[in-house]
Amino acid sequence: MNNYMQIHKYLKQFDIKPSVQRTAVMEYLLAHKTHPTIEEIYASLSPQMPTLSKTTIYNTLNLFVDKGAVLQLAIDEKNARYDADISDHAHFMCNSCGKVYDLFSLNKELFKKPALEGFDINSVEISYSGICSSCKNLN
Amino acid sequence: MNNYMQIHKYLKQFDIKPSVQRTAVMEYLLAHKTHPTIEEIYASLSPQMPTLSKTTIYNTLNLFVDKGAVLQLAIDEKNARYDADISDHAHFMCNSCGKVYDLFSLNKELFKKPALEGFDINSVEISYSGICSSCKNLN
DNA sequence: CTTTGTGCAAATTCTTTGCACCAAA
DNA sequence: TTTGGTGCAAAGAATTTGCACAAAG
Repeated sequence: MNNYMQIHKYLKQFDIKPSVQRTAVMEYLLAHKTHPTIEEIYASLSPQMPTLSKTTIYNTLNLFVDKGAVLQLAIDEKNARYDADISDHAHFMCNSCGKVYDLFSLNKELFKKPALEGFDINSVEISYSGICSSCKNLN
Repeated sequence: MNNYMQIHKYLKQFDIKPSVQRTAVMEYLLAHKTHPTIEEIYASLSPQMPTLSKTTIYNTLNLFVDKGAVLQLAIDEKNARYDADISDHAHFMCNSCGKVYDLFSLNKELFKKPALEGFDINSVEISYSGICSSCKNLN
C-alpha cells in the first residue's frame, strides 16, 4: 500500500472524508514536524497543486482540529501553528529565530489533567519560550 | 498616598515611565483579574477618558509586556489577553463562555523550568481548556 | 527646547464568509 | 442527482505603522 492510501486510512480513523487536498495537507504535516503556519503549508503545496487555495487549507485545518486529528498551537501569538503529533508533549519557541521545538522528554506528570471542581478539562498545552541553542551560539 | 500614586511607584519598579494613560491601564488590570482583551480595556476606560485611543492601549500593553510587568496570554487564539499577575499560575479557558480562570492551586513543580541542553527558558505558560462549571450546569 | 507619549487615519495581516463551480457516491 | 468539497473574491477583525500634535521634564 502506498503512502497516499495510508494517509487515507489515517484520516478515516478520525472520521475525516479524504480528498486530494486533505490528504496532501495531512501528508505534509506528518512529514514536516516543524509546526508550520497556514502560509508555510500553502507555499509548500501550492507549486504541485496550482489550483489549491488558501481557503481550502484553512477549511482543512479547522476540520482536522475539530476532529482531533491535529493540534492548533497557541505558542506563537502571530500565527496559528499546527501539529499532527497529538501525543503528550510540550513546545519551546525561540524568541530569536521563531522556531518551535518539540519537547518529548518531560515528566509525563505535567500532562495530567488536574482535578478541578466542576471543570471538565479537555486539553492541556504547555509552552516554553526563550532562546534556543543555535541562536545562543551565534553570539 | 492615593491609589494613583501607588500605581506610579509600581510602574517605576518595572522601569516604566508613568503617564495618565499607562497608569489607568495598569490600574484597570490590577483591579480586573479577568484577563481582558484590548477591546475590553478600551471599552472600559474610554468613557472616562474620551480622547483615549486604541493605539495607546496597544502601545501601553506592548511596553508592559516588554518590561515584564504584564503577561500576554496565548490561551485565546482569537484575541490577545493580558494578566497583571506575574506570579506562577496556570489558566483555564472555557470553550463555551470564553471566560479565562486563574489556577493558583496547582503543584508548583509544574512551573519549574526544565533543564534543556543549551536552551534558555524565560517563560512558561500552562493552559487548560474545556467546559467550566457554570456552563456545565446550564444543561 | 528637546524628548517622549498620544491619537487619528491608513495600511497590513490573518482569518472567515458568500457563492458558484466541481467531484464523488 | 444529490451531497459535500473546493476556490475565488470580498468582507471582517486584529494589530501595526506613519505622522502630526501634545505633554512633560
